Amino acid sequence: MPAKKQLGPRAQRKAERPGEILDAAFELFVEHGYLATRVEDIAERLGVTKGTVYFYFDTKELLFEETLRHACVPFTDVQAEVEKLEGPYADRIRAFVRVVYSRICADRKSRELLRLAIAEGARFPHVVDRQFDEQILPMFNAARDLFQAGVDAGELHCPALLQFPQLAISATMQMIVWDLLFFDRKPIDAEAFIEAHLDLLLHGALKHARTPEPAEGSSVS
Amino acid sequence: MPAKKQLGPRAQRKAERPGEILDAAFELFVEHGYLATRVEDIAERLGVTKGTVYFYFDTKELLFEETLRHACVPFTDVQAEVEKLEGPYADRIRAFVRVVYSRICADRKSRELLRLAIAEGARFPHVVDRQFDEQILPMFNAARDLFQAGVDAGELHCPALLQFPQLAISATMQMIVWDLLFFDRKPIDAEAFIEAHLDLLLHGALKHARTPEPAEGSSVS
Amino acid sequence: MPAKKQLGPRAQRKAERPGEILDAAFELFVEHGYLATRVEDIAERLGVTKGTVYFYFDTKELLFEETLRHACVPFTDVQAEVEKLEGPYADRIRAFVRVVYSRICADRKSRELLRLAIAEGARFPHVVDRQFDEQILPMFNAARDLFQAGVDAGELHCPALLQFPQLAISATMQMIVWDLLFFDRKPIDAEAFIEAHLDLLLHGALKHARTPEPAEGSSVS
Amino acid sequence: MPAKKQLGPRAQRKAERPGEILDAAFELFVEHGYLATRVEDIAERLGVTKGTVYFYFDTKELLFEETLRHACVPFTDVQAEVEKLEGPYADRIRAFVRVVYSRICADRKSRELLRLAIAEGARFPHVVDRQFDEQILPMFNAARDLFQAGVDAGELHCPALLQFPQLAISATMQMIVWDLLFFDRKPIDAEAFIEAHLDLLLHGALKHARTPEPAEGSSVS
DNA sequence: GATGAATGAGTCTTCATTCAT
DNA sequence: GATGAATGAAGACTCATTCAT
Repeated sequence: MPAKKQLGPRAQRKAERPGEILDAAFELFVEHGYLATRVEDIAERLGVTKGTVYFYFDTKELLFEETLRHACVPFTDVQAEVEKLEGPYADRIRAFVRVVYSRICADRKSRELLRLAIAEGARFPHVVDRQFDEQILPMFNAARDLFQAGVDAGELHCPALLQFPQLAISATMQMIVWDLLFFDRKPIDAEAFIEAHLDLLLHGALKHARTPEPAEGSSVS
Repeated sequence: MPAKKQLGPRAQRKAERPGEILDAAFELFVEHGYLATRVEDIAERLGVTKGTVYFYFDTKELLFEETLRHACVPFTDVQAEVEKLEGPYADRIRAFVRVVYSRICADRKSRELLRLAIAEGARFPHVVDRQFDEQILPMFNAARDLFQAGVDAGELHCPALLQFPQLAISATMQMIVWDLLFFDRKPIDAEAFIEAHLDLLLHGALKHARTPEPAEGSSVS
Repeated sequence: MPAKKQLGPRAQRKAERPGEILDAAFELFVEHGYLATRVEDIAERLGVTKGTVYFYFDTKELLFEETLRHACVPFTDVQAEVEKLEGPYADRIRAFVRVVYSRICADRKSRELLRLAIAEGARFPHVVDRQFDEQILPMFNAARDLFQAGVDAGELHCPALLQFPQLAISATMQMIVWDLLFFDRKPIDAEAFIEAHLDLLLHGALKHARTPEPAEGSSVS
Repeated sequence: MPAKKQLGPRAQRKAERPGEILDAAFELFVEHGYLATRVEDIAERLGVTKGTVYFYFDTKELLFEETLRHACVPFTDVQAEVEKLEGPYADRIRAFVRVVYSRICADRKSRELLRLAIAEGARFPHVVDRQFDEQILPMFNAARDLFQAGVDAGELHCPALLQFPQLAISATMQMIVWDLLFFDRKPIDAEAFIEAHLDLLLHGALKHARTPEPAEGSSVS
């Protein structure tokens, strides 16, 4: 960690501006959508004028694309975390789903990003596709590997999940759609929702089902 | 139904116009969003001019709200269908989920409606809320009643579904989000997806689990 | 000449608008140039608003091109007039030059058009070239034919004019350049200027020089 | 001339900067016109930034005026050359026209300057007028003196040229207009054009017409 | 009922100009 | 001297809305 080059206040400002603009743009694009957000509004939120925004980004469209890029939280570590999981596969799956939930659904920025992708994605398909290839697909593949390992270990029986690993996080998506539609007018207890989903998910995915019958944190001797 | 023909061709035309306009508006609002759709485009699709649209709808905003209202397929019969279900509860749940799927996900109009609700809902919350109260909530309540009946009959054990009946259709939602994001650039076999979801859902929802182990159409002796 | 279809005042207005706009645009483009003329100024001169101008012309650039096209006085009749000339070729040449002068130089609109072509032509080369092919070149060819006929008739000896027929109207061009540069700050007697040019031109173009015969105020003994 | 080197490299730079800026500005103003040329483009061509240009010139408008002034090639020596001419007046006129041609028409900078004066002169009339008074008028007066001397010597008969000495260079002007309009899309052999002009000019300007004596490729049996 | 010419507020974008560093 | 981030006035263009015909 060598100290950052000692920047003058001017240079420092310049280095920080683009990020500041993208943050402000993200908020407003998320809140009002692409078309309904004025470049001037974005500038205003920073206390600068439109000219400044255009100094850093040539067009509103480019600004939007950069905004999406900037808002992406790298999911690469999700993969890493999945691979580090240990213990019974039921617990690994719980851990996986909770990680995804905390990344996509609980993290305001990611949630809003998805909102934006759904609302404006038709206008910028290449941005959505890039995001898919770099973030979503690897995550699903990591999930599939996890499920396969569970099957191989004799702990899981889940052809459905091997075919569609994304089903493991369907509740997360549903949670977000709910949020997109009703915002905070029809609140849901998100934690409880995810746990309920896990309950349903696991007792279908486990090969050795709940014969003696416990639930929530189920374990087999 | 022959009553319709009582009207002269002129009067008939007049009676049909609003519906025609709303259909055309729906297509365009869905395709481009609220702001990017011009009133003139809507008129053009019908072969009339702006003035005609404004004759029937005072403002673009009102036209949009009417469009959403008009596009709503009444779900009341979903309730009715659920109540008519008979046989093992596993099958009833399958039937319920398939009905919802065919109504919301397979029906293009409903799917697009959801797209529109997500993309523009923030601009028209009251329209979304009305739709929720009149369509979504009753459907969920019907689902909850179904699950409760299954529990009472000793066939189901699913506190999760009683708490969040919408989990039964999480895959349907996920399917739509997928479609909204990737349109037809990353196609999925929707039927297989729903069946996979049902497989997971049921084997977690059934009180008498798969002890001896069958899957897919599982049955106990 | 069947009477023009009886147009309502509305339709009549619509039919006249484009021409009115082009006239106003011509004045302003000529006066201030392409870039310095605002679309709103053009509208204002007509007592309408910019929206009206854009109703008839999609962009400022198209409006400019149409303006040039609209301002073009067809030169085709110059050709016709040249072909009808009779009498000694000296007189025919005088007549030709005077016609060109009256068309290009004395006619305010044509003069301004040339001004515009010089000032903004680099921005719209295709417009200039079209004008050249359709107007200028035929006129020069007609001139060359006239000179050739004079040579054949034994009245002219002018290889220079056969090679460069445009030399016959060089003074007209010079007059316009003068006007472009100094407008009315350094006025010139245009009629006298053209006559002086003709004096020089002819006594070089005539095969039988001025030995016996004097012309235009020049005399020998 | 060695005095220049007394300055340090820094000071020298400073002394040269204004001229460099004006040269760069000239190129760009000529190519794109006043309004379409950005101050930043001018700076960029020099490898400096806007601020530097503004250090030397307070406004774009002043920069433009200085650019015109700086681009003016002093015509004073044209006068001097004219006065040094000897021999038959026909030859003196040829020499005069050729000098003017080489100065105004063949010299790229002067030609472009005229283009600029025509295109933008209306915006800066005082600059054009100054140029006229200091450069054009003296040149024309020198020409008139030459023609008068020829008349006095009994070699010329040209009231037209005495009244409008500029007619002697009308072809030069026409050549430039041609270039302004068609650039290099309709090329002309400039040398041949000027010679043709001289042929016409002289055989009208010469008191003793071409009866006995032929010139420039013209011959009578 | 339908038309479509006209309006004008609103938005993106450019660029001459300033000034702290 | 030079830099270049920031300003803000200005201009092209759009489109919801009106209303005379």
